Amino acid sequence: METALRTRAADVFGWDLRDAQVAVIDAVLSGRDALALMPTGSGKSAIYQVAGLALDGLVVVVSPLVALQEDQVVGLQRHEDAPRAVAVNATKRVAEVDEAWDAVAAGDVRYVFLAPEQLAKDDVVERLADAGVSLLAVDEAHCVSSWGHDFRPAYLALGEAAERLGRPPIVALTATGSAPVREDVVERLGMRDPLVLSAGFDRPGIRIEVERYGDADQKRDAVIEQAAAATGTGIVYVATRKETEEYADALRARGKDARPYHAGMRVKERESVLHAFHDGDVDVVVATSAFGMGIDKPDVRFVLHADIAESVDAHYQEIGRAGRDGAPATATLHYRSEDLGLRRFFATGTPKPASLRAVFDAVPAEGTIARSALPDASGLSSRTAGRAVNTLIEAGVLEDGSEGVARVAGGPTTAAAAAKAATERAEQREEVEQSRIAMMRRFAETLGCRRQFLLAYFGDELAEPCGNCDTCTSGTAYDEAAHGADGANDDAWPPESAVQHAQWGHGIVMSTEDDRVTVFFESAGYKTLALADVEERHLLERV
DNA sequence: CGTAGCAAGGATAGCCTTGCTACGGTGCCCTATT
Repeated sequence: METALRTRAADVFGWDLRDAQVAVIDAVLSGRDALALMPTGSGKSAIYQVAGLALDGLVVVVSPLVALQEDQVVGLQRHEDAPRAVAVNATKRVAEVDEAWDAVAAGDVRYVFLAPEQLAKDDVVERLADAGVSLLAVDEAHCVSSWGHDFRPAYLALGEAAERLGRPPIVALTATGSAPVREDVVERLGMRDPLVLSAGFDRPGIRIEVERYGDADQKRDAVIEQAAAATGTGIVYVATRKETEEYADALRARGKDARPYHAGMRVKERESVLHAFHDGDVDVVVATSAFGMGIDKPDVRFVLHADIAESVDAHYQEIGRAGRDGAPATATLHYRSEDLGLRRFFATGTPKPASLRAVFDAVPAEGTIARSALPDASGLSSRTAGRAVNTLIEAGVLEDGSEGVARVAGGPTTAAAAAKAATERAEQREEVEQSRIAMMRRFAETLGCRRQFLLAYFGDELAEPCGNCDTCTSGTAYDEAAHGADGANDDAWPPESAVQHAQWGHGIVMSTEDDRVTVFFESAGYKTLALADVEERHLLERV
């Protein structure tokens, strides 16, 4: 990077950039796409902010939450010499949005923050394209993978939106980066030969624990006991909204200032919890997964899971909110195998063939139908119709254009064929989701070092057991490590290497332990194969 | 997939089991009412 830009970054924002940030900035300034995997608080936003100093056109930043957009704008405008930033979303008054667009058209704005849904609107894309976009930044890019497929399909349309914006370089930023998530993000955004930079996932200061229970009441008591006895601020993650209230009540009865947090609460209430949490005015926040993005409190001392997370990615993200100041912190998963049931339920998203057929039939053979008209036209609830149409789109049967939903030219022409194609696609996706839950189960049940497991999941190797997790303390981690050292054949299937399997197709090696190898297949998710089988029957081929 | 909550049924005074049903997370956006 030019010294001039470094100097300006320091002058305008007061930053002294680190190598990883510089590498990503250099890549995008030279026109290359980039995927940056960096922990929260490590200055991911500095990347597009500093790049913006060197670029002429707009920096469009896709951000999943309106609240985050506002934070970013405020953060930027705090620097006197920073270029102007605006956020465009539905909470703004019409006059305010108009003024922002005028400023964009006049060239007075450098950064535009918006949710992916905004880029589904023609007028938004046109205004941006007319002004000239020189960089598209996708913040919290793991949302593309975790939310795009059903919850917020606009995430899947970002690649197309990039084309319509004149295909500026794309920089995707996230703190979650297992191989499958990375691949999904790169593919869905249509990134071309991106620079992939992964920086520092290990958090040695966090003690990692798993406590196992057969009985639900015992687990509940243990969670309350641990949270009540802990010092400092902490988070208790639960699976349902109801539990946030129940645990918070129980902890208040134990003298803790505990507050629930979930997406069903009023905005004001949520904000009040967030502020109290950041200011250190509460002891414990009991929350669903809604409590997460945008949280950056350095001195969180414990993160407890009263219910297991849906994936290792989510678990690591959640426990990573502890101990950001580097001081010791504790992350304990209170585990019952039955708790996986709810996660399995959430992961079952394949619509019924009848729903798929009804939605397909509601789409005219020529022309389009508005998304909003589909529930009525198909006779389905809006949620069912929404899931079905998303599945049909993902299967390539339908497409979602600016005028509405249409059939894909050359695609299936009968409802039966359309439903079949969509069902296959959805079942494949579901299998992948279920396998991610299975990996979470393996984490919870492993006798090996928890940290070695987690880092291996993210493609990093930790040579020795960490010494700061429950299995290291109990000693089983060392037994496993010693055992593995005998027969393990790391050399043949190194992590991250690409392989081919006759049935499951292309895959990436995640880890080799003891006598087995775990591979992630795009078509089937995580699979663990016996090394003996792999050798004898030539199950895998390096590609 | 697992569980809370309820009603019905059974054995026997206030209780237990069995079986069914409903429910469970994440957030944009835009429109119609308060």
